[in-house]
Amino acid sequence: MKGESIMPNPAFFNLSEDKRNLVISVALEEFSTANYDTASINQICKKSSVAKGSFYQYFADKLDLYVYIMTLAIEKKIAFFSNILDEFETLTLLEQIHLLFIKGIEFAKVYPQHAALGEQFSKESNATAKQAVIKEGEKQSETLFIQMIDHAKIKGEIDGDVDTLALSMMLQSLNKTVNEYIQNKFGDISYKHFDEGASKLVHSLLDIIFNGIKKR
Amino acid sequence: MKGESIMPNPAFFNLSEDKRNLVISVALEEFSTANYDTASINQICKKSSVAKGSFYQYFADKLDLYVYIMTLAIEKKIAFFSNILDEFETLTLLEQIHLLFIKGIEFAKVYPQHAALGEQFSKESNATAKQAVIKEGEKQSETLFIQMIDHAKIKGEIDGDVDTLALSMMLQSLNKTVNEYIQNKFGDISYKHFDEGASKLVHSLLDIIFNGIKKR
DNA sequence: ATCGAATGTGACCACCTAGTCACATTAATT
DNA sequence: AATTAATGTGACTAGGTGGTCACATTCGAT
Repeated sequence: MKGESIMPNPAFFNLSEDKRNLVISVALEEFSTANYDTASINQICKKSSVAKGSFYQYFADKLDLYVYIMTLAIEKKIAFFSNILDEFETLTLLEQIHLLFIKGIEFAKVYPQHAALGEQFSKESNATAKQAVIKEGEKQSETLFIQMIDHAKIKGEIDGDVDTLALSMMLQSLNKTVNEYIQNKFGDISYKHFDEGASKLVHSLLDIIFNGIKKR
Repeated sequence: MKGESIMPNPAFFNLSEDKRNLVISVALEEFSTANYDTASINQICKKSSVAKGSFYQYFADKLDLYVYIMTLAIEKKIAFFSNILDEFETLTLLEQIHLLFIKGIEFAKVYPQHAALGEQFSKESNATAKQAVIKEGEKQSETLFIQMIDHAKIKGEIDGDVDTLALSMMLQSLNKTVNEYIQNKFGDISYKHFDEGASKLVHSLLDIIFNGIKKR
């Protein structure tokens, strides 16, 4: 937890901002379209007009770059979500979850590249790369859901007999699925019906979770 | 849909059954531990004591082998599930889904390698490989869920206002998540509490879906 | 203007990959 | 036994990978 983890070598930060951003942007594109092993340092160097030797003066190795890019993306996502946590206290669980889901979809709309990177990461099969990123501080959104559920139980919003872990798992699973779905459905097509389609889907899902499907 | 897709070259089927099974087993292991691009034909040849030249007399290329292995795995899974569809008529939707989920978990227990291959495939980022397998006839379990839901609506088991697509999506998502969870949780550890743990989880999830979480 | 440190560079290394092919070996047929 | 067909084999090609390093260039301070 010390401040020793600025990850890239200082030389990287001595670069002009433009150059730095170019490298980051190119690396982001590479890692969001290919998995860790398939992503190519050579390609990143070519596309950002950086000599191989220079690159290795900025980053210790491939993993160093990957962790750095992932960290930036995670920071961006956290920043994007940070403001909604303030108003959380005033909302019901239903509203909280709805907000989280919609905000996630919006994030993918505003930063499609970052969203794609996240999806790629969740499918990453290189254990070393995955491990390194998680160690560097991936926020466990699981604990957030659990807190929300416990809170809602105390407030009497939901049935106290509900299996908290199962519900938390369910919400995580759905969140991921919804994002994948939206990305695949509206990723290339126009954004015309983006919002309404997404909102309707989330509404339907939450309706099922809160009211159940049994005929009453 | 003609019978022209026996995929490997006839020479492969002229091999002794032992040799054939060895190749299949080694390839299964390779593709279930590495993604398509990372998986190595060289390794498969070495581990199954087949010369490179021989291998390419059996299979046209890497994709040919991959599609063949995936097809075998899919067939195995279909066979594993085939008997339960008979008794489906007599069951309620809750029982049907429960059975499907538990059967899926059992499949992973009996054929862990095949289950791992399936998980690997769902994470596959090589579009060509994914496409080729899907074209070769991946069963859309989505349609099965939709049929089940529609049927349950007609029988009056569940609320007719429920969003069928959303519910189907939800079931697919949960099915996948449960399998991943079980595999990661009990994959290496003892099978002591496997069944009860799995059953309890599925029960909790279905309880949420059918009854909702709202306090009543 | 001179020196020294920091940085840019691309040829190069060792190692991997998928796929090929001329040749050796074996099996089957005449 | 001789001929032909089928099959086994591994060196080889062309191309990729991550990473290194001796050298060229630039920059900053004396």
